[in-house]
Amino acid sequence: MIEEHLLQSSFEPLLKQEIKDTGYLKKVKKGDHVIDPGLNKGDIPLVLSGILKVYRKEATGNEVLLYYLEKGETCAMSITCCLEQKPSEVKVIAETDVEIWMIPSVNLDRWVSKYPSFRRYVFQAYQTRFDELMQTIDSLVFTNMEERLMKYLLDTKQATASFEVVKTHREIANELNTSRVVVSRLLKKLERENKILQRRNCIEIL
DNA sequence: ACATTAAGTGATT
DNA sequence: AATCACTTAATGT
Repeated sequence: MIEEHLLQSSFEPLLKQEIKDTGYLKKVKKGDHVIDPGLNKGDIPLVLSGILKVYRKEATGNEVLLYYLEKGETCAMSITCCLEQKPSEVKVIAETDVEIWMIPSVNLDRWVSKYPSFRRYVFQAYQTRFDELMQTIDSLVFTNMEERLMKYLLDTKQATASFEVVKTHREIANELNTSRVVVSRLLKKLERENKILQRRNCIEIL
């Protein structure tokens, strides 16, 4: 199961062997927490199947959805946390049932210096997230809810490989850390612009 | 039929 | 964009 994923990767044979030998499979049910803010037990997740949601959690309890993690991806946040031995500032929850290959963080330092392919993998994970975060910041600075909503819908579509987003306005509002009323209004607007189609508990992206 | 939950809307800050 | 107050629509029991 981990084998087939490693086959598709560009990792060196030796690294593939190490990942196989030192990692372990973790199955997580939909809705379960994978990583919580605060103490970090220190293993790096590599997503084999399913979708994970990564949240930024603020001290006062507010939280915002940062991005989704899909098959083949890893959490850039938890990698730094492990390298720096810092507690994580993010919360990771399973959006669907998920299978993860957990890689003990003890190996990270060595792998990054020993294997060019691993180094590239880590940097690329960062690059991707960094670009994402830049976009998010743009929207935040200009308090552009509509942009964030649209991006959220498209991200969800991408992650679930479906044109149907099966969520209530309330749930969406929580993920974007805004109020339900605002989400309702904006969705109504998007519907009038024929960008989406609404049914109860479900939004179809056109 | 009634209660509950989701979604729509005007007015106000 | 957020909050309040209220309405309407859809669903569950």
